[in-house]
Amino acid sequence: MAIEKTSDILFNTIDISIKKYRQLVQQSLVENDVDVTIDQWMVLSAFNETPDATQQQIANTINKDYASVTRMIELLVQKKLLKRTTHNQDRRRFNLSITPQATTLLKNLQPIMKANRKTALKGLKNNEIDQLNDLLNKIIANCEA
Amino acid sequence: MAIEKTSDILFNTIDISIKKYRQLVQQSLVENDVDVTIDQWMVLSAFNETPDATQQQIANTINKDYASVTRMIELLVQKKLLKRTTHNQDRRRFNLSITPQATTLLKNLQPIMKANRKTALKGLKNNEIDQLNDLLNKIIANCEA
DNA sequence: CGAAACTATTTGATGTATCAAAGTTTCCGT
DNA sequence: ACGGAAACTTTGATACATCAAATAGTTTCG
Repeated sequence: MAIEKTSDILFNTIDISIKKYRQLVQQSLVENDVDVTIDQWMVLSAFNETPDATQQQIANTINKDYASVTRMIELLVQKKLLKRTTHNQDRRRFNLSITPQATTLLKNLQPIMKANRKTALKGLKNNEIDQLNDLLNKIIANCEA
Repeated sequence: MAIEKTSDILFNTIDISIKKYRQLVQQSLVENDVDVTIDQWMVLSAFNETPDATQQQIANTINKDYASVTRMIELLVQKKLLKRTTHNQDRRRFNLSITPQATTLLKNLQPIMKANRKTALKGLKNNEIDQLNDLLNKIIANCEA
């Protein structure tokens, strides 16, 4: 049956779509001589929006493993895009703040990222985007149950 | 605007949905004491359907990098699920064939994988699944353009 | 107070993603 | 037959995914 077949390949389609989008974004970063990965950008972006977040909160925001976040932060500190200082109230954690350099970077990337989304969603109606989001959220809920 | 926001998070939603689905599948593999990863299963499955395929064809079928496929095949050979013999016609490549053990594995996994898809798609109508597929394919096309 | 439970983070191990470069082997045009 | 283009695959390097276990600091409560 046709629908059987579509179900079979749907997850493949989802997989490809996110890969292609990541490629598109990564390509735009390279073209603009930005030496961060998409994932690193996500970390920076999350810290920008919630400056006093713990690493776990960041990880949850961008849907990544704590371990991955730890390692990405390490790279961002090396790149001088994040600054790590001791946390007075809780010595298990650190104060992590984005550097002025990172602030500039984020500002420059904002229109680029917006353009990427626009490119990827060209021709899709608003209600289709909403629908896509809703259906995927159903799948997510199903997988978590 | 609401739609702006939805666009912003859509790719996040896509990302999460594929991750959750992979978790669901991986979990089912562990529960059934199957010592292969989803990706390794995809490779085996592809070889099963196209026994005389080149590695590149396999890679294209499952949408993975040639390099990744090379390494996954190496692991599958170690696990005795794939057999590698020299190719008489073309010495650049190998004859890769799934072992009887792999055939059994694939047969056992078939209902499990089907159940996983059913679980993940519970409550979605056939036309919604089709729609999802179509919309994602549009995004893929946009990213490739 | 002090042990147990909990929280935040790191580390280790294994696997995949991605791009670039290299290694072979085959094919094709002259 | 020869040289270069093309094809199939591997290797290297770096980064992220995932799960489990280890660290280290904090809180709770008897």
